[in-house]
Amino acid sequence: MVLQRRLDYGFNGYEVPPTPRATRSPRKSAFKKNQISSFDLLAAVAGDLLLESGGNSSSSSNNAIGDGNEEDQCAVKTEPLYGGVQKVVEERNCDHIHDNNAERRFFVSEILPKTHGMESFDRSPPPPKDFHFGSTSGVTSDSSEKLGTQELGQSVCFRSETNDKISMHGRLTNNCEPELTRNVVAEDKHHIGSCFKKPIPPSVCSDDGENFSARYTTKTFRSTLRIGDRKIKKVLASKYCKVSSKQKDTTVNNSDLDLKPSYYNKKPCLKSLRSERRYPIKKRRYFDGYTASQSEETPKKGSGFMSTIACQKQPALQSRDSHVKLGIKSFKVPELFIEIPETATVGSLKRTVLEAVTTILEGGLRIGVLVHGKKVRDDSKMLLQSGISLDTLSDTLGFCLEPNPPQSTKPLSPEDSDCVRPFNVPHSLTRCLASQGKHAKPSNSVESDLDSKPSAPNRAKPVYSRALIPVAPPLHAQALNVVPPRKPKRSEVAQRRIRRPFSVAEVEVLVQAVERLGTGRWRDVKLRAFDNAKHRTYVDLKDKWKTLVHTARISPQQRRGEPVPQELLDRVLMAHAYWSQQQGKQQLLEGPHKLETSLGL
DNA sequence: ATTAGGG
DNA sequence: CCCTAAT
Repeated sequence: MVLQRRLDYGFNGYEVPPTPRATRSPRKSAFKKNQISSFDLLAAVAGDLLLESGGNSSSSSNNAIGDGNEEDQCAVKTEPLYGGVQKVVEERNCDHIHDNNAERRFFVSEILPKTHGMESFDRSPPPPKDFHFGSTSGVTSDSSEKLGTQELGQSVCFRSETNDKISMHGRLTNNCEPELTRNVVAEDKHHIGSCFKKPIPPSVCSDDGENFSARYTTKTFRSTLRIGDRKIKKVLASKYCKVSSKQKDTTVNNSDLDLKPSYYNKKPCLKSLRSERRYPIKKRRYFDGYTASQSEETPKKGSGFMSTIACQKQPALQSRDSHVKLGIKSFKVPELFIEIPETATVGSLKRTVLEAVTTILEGGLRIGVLVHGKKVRDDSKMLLQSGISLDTLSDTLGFCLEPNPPQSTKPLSPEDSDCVRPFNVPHSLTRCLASQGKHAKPSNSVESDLDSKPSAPNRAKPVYSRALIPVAPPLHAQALNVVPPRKPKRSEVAQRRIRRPFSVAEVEVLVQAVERLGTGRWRDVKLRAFDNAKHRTYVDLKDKWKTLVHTARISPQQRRGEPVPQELLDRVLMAHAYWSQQQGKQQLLEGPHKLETSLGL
């Protein structure tokens, strides 16, 4: 039987090229650099992990999540906000912005905190003037359409797909001041845009819902927000703490900008935030264990935005088949660096911000999943395997928005706006600082983000990239600053994969592939024999081969795990010997037939 | 991105 | 499997 299989190889003779490495794809050292950096959208996420049967006020539609299906299906359901108390906050338009971008609105599903969660919110006085962030700041479903058009010009609206509510509603400032007194940018370094800060009309706050909203908003900005008994720790604000000193210098009178003092109250909070933030930075983490050295001092700017999610679990119901229900509070774009000349108008600033945001959204978004602050990249991994389960503790799970690799980075055309662009110079691309990596080291120079990004077709792992934000060029060349990208640390992003022992069948396939391809072409082996096995990388295959060789050399008694047929091990040794020899011979033009011969094939 | 090896 | 230096 076994022999039979051997003879059944689907190939006649080996196909090894004279030079095994010849087929290797050319290496590009600059490869990495050419990757388009992604603009990481930070989104505040908060929610609950609930057992489906937990009896929480969840509707049936939530069942989609973790529905026992292998596919990472994630259905987010939106629910009516707090008994429909949400209101539309109308703002007066000072500057009409073009509606081109209406179609590119950013929709984010929002998950609402359970009612009980609301009650636990701190009732501290709402800071009336702050960027609205939070579910309640949203708009009712009815008004959503309207928002899309007219209001869009001024606000960045993140709505749930169902339009039930707005997950995030960032308002561009209403500031109608004719001129931009000082560098608004500097002023708002903390924020995506200074424009986002705006006092909320008292009237709108009268409603309970609004009040709550305000509070909630505040809380959100602060590091912690309470839902039930749990705190949600926000990691997103890290950037706020990292205001570039450079900008600080340029900052002038705040009063000019009509910024409210309250705005600065944030600061202290941010600090606390930082301390609370916990990022695993150690090399290894296991999904079920969290060995993190908390380096508070490095509020790592995670890729994209991250926020931990408070999760509630119902102990009694924990089981393997438990579904994970999670609520995503909202998404936000926390870090957006924009450079704009002081002479620019407020209107242009608004547009610039809008463009920046829409540009990012144009490419589409992906959702990154983070567990313990580490990005889970393996889509095939089950939630349970990723540590996303009922056992998951709060602030373990997070999501981040990631822009898709811009297929076509197209700066918005000037026609996009009716506003007069201060400069007719083509937009320069300013890198949107992605919050990847912990430290911003302004040592790097700008990289050409526009370089086409080579995309490996078979690459299972997506490439994260930063988005580009077209902005009006500064008057002075010197003024052009690009925030250097922080190199993401893999350790922060990756989790140890679950162990998946090779089956005999896999070994068989591997051996077969190596027999004909050799031991130095793992990529080819992968493509040829394991192309559909997402969890097997060429490194895995190489490692497996290594262990196979070892296994074949040791006595059967010392072997562990699923026993590999001796026949296979023999072939392993054979092929290994052969290819080792080939390698030793360097570039001998020996064809595969030699191995074939030696193997008696 | 891949390879090659050590851990 | 992970981590990394070298390609």
